[in-house]
Amino acid sequence: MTERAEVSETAPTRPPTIRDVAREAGVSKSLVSLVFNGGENVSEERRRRVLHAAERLGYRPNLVAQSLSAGRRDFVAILVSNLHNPLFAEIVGAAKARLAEAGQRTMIVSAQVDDGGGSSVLDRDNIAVLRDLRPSGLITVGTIPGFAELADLTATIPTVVASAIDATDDVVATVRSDDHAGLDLVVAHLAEQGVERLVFVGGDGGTVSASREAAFRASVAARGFGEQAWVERADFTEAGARRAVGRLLASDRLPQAIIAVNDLTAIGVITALEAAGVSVPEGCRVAGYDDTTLSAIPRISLTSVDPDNRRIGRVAAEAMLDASADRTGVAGRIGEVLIPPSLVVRGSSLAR
Amino acid sequence: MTERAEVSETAPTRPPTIRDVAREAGVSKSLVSLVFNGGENVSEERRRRVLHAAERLGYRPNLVAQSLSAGRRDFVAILVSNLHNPLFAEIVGAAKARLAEAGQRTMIVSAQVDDGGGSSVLDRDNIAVLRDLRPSGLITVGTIPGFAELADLTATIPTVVASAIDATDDVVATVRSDDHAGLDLVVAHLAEQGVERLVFVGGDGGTVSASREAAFRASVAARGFGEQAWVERADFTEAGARRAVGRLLASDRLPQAIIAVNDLTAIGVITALEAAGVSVPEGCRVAGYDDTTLSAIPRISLTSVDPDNRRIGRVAAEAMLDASADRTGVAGRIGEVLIPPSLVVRGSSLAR
DNA sequence: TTGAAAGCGCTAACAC
DNA sequence: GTGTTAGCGCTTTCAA
Repeated sequence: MTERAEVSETAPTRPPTIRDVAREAGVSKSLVSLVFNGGENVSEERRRRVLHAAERLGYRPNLVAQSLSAGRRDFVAILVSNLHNPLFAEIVGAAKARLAEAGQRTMIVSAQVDDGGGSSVLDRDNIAVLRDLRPSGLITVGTIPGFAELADLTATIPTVVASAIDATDDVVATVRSDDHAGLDLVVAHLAEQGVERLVFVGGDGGTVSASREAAFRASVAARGFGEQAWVERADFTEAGARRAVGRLLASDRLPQAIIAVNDLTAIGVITALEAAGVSVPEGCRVAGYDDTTLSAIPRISLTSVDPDNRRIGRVAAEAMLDASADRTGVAGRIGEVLIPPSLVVRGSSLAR
Repeated sequence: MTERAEVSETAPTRPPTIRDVAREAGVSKSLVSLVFNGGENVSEERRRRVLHAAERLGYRPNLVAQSLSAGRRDFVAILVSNLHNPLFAEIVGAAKARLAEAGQRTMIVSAQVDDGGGSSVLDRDNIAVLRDLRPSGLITVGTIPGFAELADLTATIPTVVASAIDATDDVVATVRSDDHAGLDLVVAHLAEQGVERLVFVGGDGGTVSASREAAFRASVAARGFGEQAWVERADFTEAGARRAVGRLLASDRLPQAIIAVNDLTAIGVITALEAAGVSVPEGCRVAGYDDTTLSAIPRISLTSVDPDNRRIGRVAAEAMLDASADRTGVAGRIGEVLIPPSLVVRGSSLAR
């Protein structure tokens, strides 16, 4: 209750506003605004005065006020699907770096959180704030559960989807790994190793998984595997992988190699195989997808497809930049950009 | 340039404002505001009218405007140090869930990004927006490089630090793993296994690392290891771990067990040992800290200290809640809250 | 070139 | 109980 009548010391007063700067510089608010927005028609002298005043006061424009006033602000929002997957961190980093090069501000927010239990749900709070902040563009990274709920955003600003297939009609571009190329790389590698019976574990749990399954089928068909290649359904979890392997073991139809939908699933496959006494790669070869840091650990040494995440991030950023530059109204729909992956061969697929 | 003179179809008009709702409901702006902020003194009938109008129009309060107008908004910001570490995702999830239980909104933003290369830097854009959004509280998760730069935030709103020791004077509470208890758990376990020569790998690269080193020293001193226990400096990276092990091997002073500052370092230790022909655990036992998902992978099977991250997150949230409730001005400085860890024993520390 | 004034969507006194 | 009136910090016509 005790009002401090006098500012006793260097009291933490509230940050200086544009008005403070105007007063200090002896000009009007609008001139200050002009200076800070790169206005051309400002005399050198006044510009100097304003800049000095701002410096002295430690003034920084309030982004929230800007956003409210201008109706939109010049920054692109990067929405990461979840914090668990280090894969996405790479993409985000690369995208942000590329945008920064072009002088674009960014804001990174997460789209999902654990719901206290284990599973993830859309973080509506975050999305709401983001919407109200009126970013000038949106890049989503990874599959986002309630993508449709972003409709008011995607409909009004250029949107680029990275490393997912969430795209609705108004998405400017989707940048993702070329799953067909990736799976063909693995299949070819295994075929070269003399593998003739081949299984894909995955396919459930999302569009990416489905896409990789289709890619697998196409590749083995093209290479004439026929009945000797099939799919054992599983989601992205380790448990799913274990069940799939369990089915293979039970039916006595163990293939010579298993390709998993991603690295985590691959680990599950290896674990299940070894628990059943089948050693990897001797008893059965295994390969994954994503080339996460996991696979490089010597004890794991997992052959995996490297999607080139940094490039995905960079290209997504560039698509964003293009779309923003293209102020013709009809932002050019770039469509899908498939980034060519490469294969990283490690112990899990090589016969000793 | 062609201005669409007439709204052709269900054109994506701009979102309804409080004014639209007021008009639709036939009341004033302020009444609408009152209704949406749980005002008591509103007649049932008007409240209904307002709510219905809002519903019809699809009105949602603009958080940015709220924030600007009210001077602060009722949400706590959760600042995650980096997206790479899944560990932090657990803490964030738990904190958010606890806050949600208490009816607190949250906003999760990342504090760092890759700078295009590999290393992380403070994401100033994100911090700036956050500051301007005027959150009612701040929870930081993990060590944040330029923590000092958050001064204007930490000075004005209650701040809780989770899983780090960044604390400046104005931090309300620091919630982290009890490193002393954790390391003593490992040391005790190894001693029980008959280990007499013991090394700690870590100590460089941050306050947490230093704290764990001190904890190790205290534990081995208390247990009378004397000259038989020492520290081999290394940072958090795998490479650092390899160098440390290299020194041990070169000096021919290989201990019977190595405790690493965290799981990643432990993996580096295992890799280096096995590359040199020393098998784990037979030739040398190894243990880590953090109990990340890595350690549970059977091929790794790393004994590790589980810091109970979900509890860290929950307690941090509760400290925040307490601090916010405590509107006496002098927010009670809770100080440090140490969460008791537990030991998860796996193959890497057990003689076969 | 510069300034005055209106307003972005909302909250918060203060009246009625 | 409910409406009126000022702003929050900034951008943006529109005049001067």
